[in-house]
Amino acid sequence: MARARAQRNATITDVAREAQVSIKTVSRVFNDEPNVRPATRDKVRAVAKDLDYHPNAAARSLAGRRTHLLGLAYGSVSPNYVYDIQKGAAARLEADRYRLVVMPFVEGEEAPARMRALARTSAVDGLVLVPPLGDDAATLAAIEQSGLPYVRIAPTRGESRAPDVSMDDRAAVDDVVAHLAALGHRRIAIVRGRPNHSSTAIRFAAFKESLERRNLAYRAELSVEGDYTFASGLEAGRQLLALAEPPSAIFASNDDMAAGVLSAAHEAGVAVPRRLSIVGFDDSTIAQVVWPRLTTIHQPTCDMAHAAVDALLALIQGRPSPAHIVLPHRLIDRGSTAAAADAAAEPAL
Amino acid sequence: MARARAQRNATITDVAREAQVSIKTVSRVFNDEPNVRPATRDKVRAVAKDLDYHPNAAARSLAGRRTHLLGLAYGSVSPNYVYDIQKGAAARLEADRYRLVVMPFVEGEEAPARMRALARTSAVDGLVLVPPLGDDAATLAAIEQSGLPYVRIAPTRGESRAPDVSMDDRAAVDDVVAHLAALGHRRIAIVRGRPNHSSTAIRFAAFKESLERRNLAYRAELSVEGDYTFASGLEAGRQLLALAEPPSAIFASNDDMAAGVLSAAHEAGVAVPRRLSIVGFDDSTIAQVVWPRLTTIHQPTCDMAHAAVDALLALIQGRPSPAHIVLPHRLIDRGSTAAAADAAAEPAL
DNA sequence: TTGTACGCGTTATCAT
DNA sequence: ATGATAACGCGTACAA
Repeated sequence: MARARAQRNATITDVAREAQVSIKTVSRVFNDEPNVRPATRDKVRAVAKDLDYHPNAAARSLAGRRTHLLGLAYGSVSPNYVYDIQKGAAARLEADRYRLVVMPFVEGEEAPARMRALARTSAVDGLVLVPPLGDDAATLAAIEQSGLPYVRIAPTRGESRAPDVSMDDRAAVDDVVAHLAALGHRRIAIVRGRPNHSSTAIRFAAFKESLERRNLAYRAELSVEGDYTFASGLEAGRQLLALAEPPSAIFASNDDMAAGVLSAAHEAGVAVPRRLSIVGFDDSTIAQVVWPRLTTIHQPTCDMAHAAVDALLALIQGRPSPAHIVLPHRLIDRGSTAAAADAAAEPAL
Repeated sequence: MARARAQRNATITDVAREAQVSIKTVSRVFNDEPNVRPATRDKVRAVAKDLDYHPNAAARSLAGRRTHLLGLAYGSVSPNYVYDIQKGAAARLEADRYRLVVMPFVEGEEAPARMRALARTSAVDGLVLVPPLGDDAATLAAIEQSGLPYVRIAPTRGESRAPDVSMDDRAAVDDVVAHLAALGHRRIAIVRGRPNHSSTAIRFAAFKESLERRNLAYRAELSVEGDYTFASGLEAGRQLLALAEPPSAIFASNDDMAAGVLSAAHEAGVAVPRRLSIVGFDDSTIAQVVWPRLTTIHQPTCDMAHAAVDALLALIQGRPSPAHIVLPHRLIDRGSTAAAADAAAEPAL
């Protein structure tokens, strides 16, 4: 049989005519609404398939006032993090009913204005804010005011009516310190993250508290600022290892920096973990491709994104959902930590 | 002054009424069409700003028959690659006129059917195909038939009417072999990529030819299959280093695998680059975070994505653009390669 | 359970 | 240079 040249895509009207029902009935069928007799439903589906009918996305958006698009907004974060977030988010987007629009923001760009425009043009139905974007007051205010539904991943600042998904950073950092302390480390350094990421302050404060709790002194010279990049970790590592009295363990606030510290150790000929223990944070893929592999905190990034989209869809569709979701973390002990070399030499307590 | 509660977003009609022109004129202004007097244009813009008018995306799509959305379709590729691609693509999307929809395909999923649906629902204006999706015949056929504009990044198979952006893999591989040969290496191994990626065959064939060209023997036992993952590189490295006569240099078909080989060397206590040289491919971020850093081929991934979007927009907007774009690569000599240890010991030629 | 008629907010056609 | 009016294809009151 000759394939009819499709001059024009079949519309809902065509299906209605062919199936001898009204367009409303076709609409009901395609939106899984009740009150359609099974026979009618089947008939409509059959005709639709025959005509290769697919509802037009734009028309749906216009009439239905929703785009079936979700925006994923993020600023400067590592490739692995973005990848995991997208993977988790995509997993929750049931096949083709919703789609993900990526919106990378370069630092310093006018995020609030773009957010407003986004809402005013009805370009997306909702927004997932990845840190540190979810902590920016101006951006947040713009979105709040626009009325666009949104959820935040791992926010640390700013109260909002929106749901958020996170993990317990404080507890995780305490796990790190506990782990190192148990190995006999007493000179523990920290490489902090980028100053404007609020997670930086959280993790740093938790670090100090955890030390205190174990009667370990916090020393300012063992605290170095980084910016969550590998390069900054490398620099911080060099700095710490050049100290007259270098630390026996270094906690980097994320894996990229931990890998940088590791490279600094390699450079300096410091054996890891024999002479230096290193702990990261995130369990991003980099943690498993360096040598030795990094002991780190597993952050459930994929699951967090999944949960975030879940909450966002609930918000959009008017279903109830928890305001705060906290997902479990865990410390993964790989090869980059070991007992302190000087543990035996030093007098206990 | 009291902020008027925006009951309803301002529409083109509101602007037209307020500016005392027709809606068509407003439309002209917002679409940068000619034939509008400067004075009229200014007036319209002023009113629009006053009313905080933003054209509705859905209405535009419906009436204009284009969504201003570009799909980025990809299968199983590394996080760094995806990240670079998105970054490059986003850079070409002039602020907010076009947006990027990410479409990850899990292996074995019915890509052709989803592509057809995509086209029939007019969900996107065009598609960027990231390898190896652009090499799949069925997927390609589905898109071709649908008439959806698309471009392919680094395709290796299948003729199509669509433009493509790539680099010269063969030449790049030859650069690698030349580099190693110049360092005195004669036992050079290769870790191949995933079998169903056609780049794998290309790079492998080029490798063999390059050896021959230099009168270096190709040895089957020095060719190991991987799948472009770190884990497969690790395994391949173990295998090669366990050989009675291990290679003095290993070329891995991408950086992830090269990093895996490097870890295998660390495990085995083989000094890199003193006893073993390693070369990667791609220059993804992993190349700079392992120790030593990887000598590798810089693949201009960002630029390729940029060029791809450029070509796609040209296609969509009916502008001319080259059918094939080849971007330059270069070998980056970092720390993972050095003169062969046995170069002096072995008789020349 | 099904249908009618209108509205969504734009772009496109064709006239003036 | 500008305008009137018809699509665009679907969702949704409301009626039957």
